[in-house]
Amino acid sequence: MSTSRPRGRPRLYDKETALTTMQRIFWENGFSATSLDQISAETGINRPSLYAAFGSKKDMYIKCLQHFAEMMGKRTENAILSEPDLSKGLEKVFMQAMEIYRPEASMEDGGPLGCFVTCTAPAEAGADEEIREVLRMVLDTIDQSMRETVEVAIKDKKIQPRQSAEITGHLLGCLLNGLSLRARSGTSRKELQLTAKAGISQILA
Amino acid sequence: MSTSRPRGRPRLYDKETALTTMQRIFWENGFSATSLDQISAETGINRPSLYAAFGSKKDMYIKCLQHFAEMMGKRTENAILSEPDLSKGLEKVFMQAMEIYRPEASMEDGGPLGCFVTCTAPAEAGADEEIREVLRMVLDTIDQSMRETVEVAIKDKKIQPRQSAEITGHLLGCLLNGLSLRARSGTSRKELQLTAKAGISQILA
DNA sequence: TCATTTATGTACTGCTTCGCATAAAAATAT
DNA sequence: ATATTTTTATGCGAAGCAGTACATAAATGA
Repeated sequence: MSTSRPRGRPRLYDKETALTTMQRIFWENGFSATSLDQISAETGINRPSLYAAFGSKKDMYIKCLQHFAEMMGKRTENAILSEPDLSKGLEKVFMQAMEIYRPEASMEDGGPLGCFVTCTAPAEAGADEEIREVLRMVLDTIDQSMRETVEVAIKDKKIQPRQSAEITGHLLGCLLNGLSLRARSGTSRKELQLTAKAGISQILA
Repeated sequence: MSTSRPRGRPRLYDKETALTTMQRIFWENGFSATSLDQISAETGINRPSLYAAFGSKKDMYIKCLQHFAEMMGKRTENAILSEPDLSKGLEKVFMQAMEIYRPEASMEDGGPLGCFVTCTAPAEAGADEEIREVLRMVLDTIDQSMRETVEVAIKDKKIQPRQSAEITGHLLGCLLNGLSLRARSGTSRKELQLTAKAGISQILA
């Protein structure tokens, strides 16, 4: 049976919880400035156990990147599906993103600022081909989902953007990346939301 | 006299050259993944001399960030001043930036990818308030210069954007940031240029 | 010539880092 | 009960790190 417990000693920790915790640490400090001792301390898992479960430090980081990207992808899909109007749907996607990028109106606490992937991976991507590849894939996925959404709306005669669906997807992706960066630098959520709405309306028309 | 040589033993190296070299190293590897031994080796300057001239590792990094930002600022100003037409001027600004962000058509060599500031500082900005402050300032300067350029064009009746000059500045800034990120991930210069041109025309109309 | 000033070179310190080797513990299978 | 399997715990080890002390070198001022 798939529900029968596995053979050896059971884990003391939950893998998903551990992943979320180490994601938060990488998110705040970046890859290189994060130590495994820190992760070990905050998850309560010894380093050998971390290695056994997640591999090397870089393996852990990449798993966290993918974990984050999947979460954002699901949220985006849900937001789009819940709103028949493209413009409203996109606004919802961006508003949700801003809630994550800029957790609290007042800074300090509430989680790290900005997008985990676009704020921490680029620093490593210059020298590490594998991380650059992950970054490329994540950016591509964002643009593609934007593009597909736009394509559907065009086909349904909901909008008539002046640029192609592909370009429009890139522009929306760039806007999201720019907002992430500004969130990281401390721009307030309110201002990010304002820029997001204006940007969406400007890009779609 | 200001041209008279200073009192003690003269430096064996050129400060500006050294700064450019360490900027390239930080640009490629990010702050935390760069070691002073690496900087010492590639500049040919011993660590004690580095400390004497530039301060701590973080001091060096911040000096490099400002060095880069000043260079980009001057290039932008020149490009704007050399083109009376706003749209052409902005295109020139972006094309120049893409030459730096994506040095060669074929990857490998020709310098690190993406914008030095927006690709390396965000990783540290999560935990380091001082670096976050520098990042915020650089982003603000970009947006402000875009905004001022747009304001002049509006006053001269050259354009009539649907958004305010302030918002338009933010949108152009976000576009530039997004392009920097994509350059870092390996997107070709040609594709970046295409997106840049489409984005400018979309944002200004 | 000799003191003063600045830069260089060597070497060191104290600390942190990642990854692993080894043994103990906790579960199941037979 | 005993063997097997998996996780946990301790702790090592070799390397790398940032920053500095100290002696030496190269210039100027008087």
